[in-house]
Amino acid sequence: MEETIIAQRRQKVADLRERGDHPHANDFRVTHLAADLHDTYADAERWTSEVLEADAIEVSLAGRVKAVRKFGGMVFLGLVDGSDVCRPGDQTAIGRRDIQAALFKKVLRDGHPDSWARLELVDLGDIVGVRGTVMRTRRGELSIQVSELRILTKTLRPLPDKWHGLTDVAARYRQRYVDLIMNDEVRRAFRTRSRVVSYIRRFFEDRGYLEVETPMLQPIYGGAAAKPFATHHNALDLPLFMRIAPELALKRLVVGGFHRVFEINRNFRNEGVSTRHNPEFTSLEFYEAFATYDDLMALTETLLAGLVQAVLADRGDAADAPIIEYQGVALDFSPPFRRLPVLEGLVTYAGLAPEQVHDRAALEAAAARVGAKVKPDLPLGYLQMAVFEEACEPHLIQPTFVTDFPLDVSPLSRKKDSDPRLVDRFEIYAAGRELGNAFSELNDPDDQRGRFEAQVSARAAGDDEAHPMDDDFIRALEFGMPPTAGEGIGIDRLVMLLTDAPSIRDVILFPLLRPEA
RNA sequence: GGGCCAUUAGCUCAAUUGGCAGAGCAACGGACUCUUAAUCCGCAGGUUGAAGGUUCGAUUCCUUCAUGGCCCA
Repeated sequence: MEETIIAQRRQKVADLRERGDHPHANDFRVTHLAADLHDTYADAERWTSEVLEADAIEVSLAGRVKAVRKFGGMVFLGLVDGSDVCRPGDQTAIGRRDIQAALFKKVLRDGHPDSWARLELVDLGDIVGVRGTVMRTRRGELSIQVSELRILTKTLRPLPDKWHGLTDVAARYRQRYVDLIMNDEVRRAFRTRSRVVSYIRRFFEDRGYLEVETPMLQPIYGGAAAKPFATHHNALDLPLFMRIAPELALKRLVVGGFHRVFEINRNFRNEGVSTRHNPEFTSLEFYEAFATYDDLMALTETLLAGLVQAVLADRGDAADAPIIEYQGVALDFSPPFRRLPVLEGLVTYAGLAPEQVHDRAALEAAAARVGAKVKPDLPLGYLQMAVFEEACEPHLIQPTFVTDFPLDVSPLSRKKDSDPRLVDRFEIYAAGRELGNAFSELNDPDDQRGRFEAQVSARAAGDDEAHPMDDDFIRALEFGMPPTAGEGIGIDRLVMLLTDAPSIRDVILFPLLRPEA
């Protein structure tokens, strides 16, 4: 049947050619977007059908045919263009992308008979251009009274059900183009993603940060606890890894005197796929010399609160407070966010006494109690974090800075001056999920070498997410990195929160899938 | 990796403890000059995800596989 439909449409392509119409014409010029007309002529009191008829405002518009309603002597075409997500000029305004074209046989027969004839060859999904005047129908709908109709792109495949759209999840991801044609809320989510990145870029540029790009292909990977993708450079016969984080490259730039840098780019981690993980994902990382992780908490509060309000404003829900609903829960990003030291979390949520938080036996008992799976002989910090993740994370619904992590799990962070078992580090949580990770950077090269060595030992003991040694990074620190604080924020997870998306695949245009059979 | 669920027309979904595979939308033919999920009449469209098995008979039961979803690891 699909073949039948395609064959029928190929016949229409041939018919178009026969009548001298190019089925993929590119000489139609657009003067207006649908959103322009809605913005300009929305006021039905002022722009009555009489006024519009008298003014006879000429416009040319192009879009995809989403609806055809025929009445013998007249036809309505429901068109959509792209003006809901992108428009020249003011990018802060979301517009309506739908506009109706009205074709009257009586008008076209005298003025442009070809256009009336072409209606026979128009299918749902085709991309057409219409020239005409702005009008308002008897029902009050802003429309274009068409004086010329062109088929600009004749399509071969039928669109999904006009009412139910495309709901099959696999099909939506595999054929995202169809998803985007059919589902306006999907279009809006990806527009929001674009606005979020734009906001972040402006936020850091305004604070004197320099945007940089550092290598995706690295001989030595590092900067996070994760498994990399391995690849190979043929000409140099060089094994390479896709980066798991830009951290070590960005800190080399701080050594070089780029004291405020940020990068928004892709990371790659060779891990499973889930509603919260895609093997390639986008992160923001930024580094500021002469700052501490305390400063970054304040910066993060400002960034996220402003971002939430910008997103609310962009979708037309301007609000006084930066409160956004995620999966039915209102998240309040009004500063200051809650601070929760890791060890305090163990006391509050894992039932440990304050004097037990460094006690292996007590931690192991707590791990068993809360259902955290731990291997024997783990360094104490791993044990603490395993208990923390199981017992505390589900409670971190409102934005929370989890602070002062164990040193064992923080090979790149500065030791706390007050307690060398801990580091000056925080993670920002919301909706029970980690959104970002930050610390005062370790800039003592000897300490850093020792931490790498501990990581290498952990790797030898079977931790395949432990860091490899990076001698050049040590050398860079030996040239002196100023006291610095740095942070990474997962853009995809942030956009999930801001678009109320339950799955990371809803905020990645083309998520990784198995190839089609 | 494990458990559960799903896969039927282009799309969205039905199909009685195993008994003729259906509807709406889209398509196709027709009527219709203000509809907006237009309406009305007519017509057509299927290797029921794949392979195998049980059975007189399988969309339905069993096995394996594929793809996806949810939960767990």
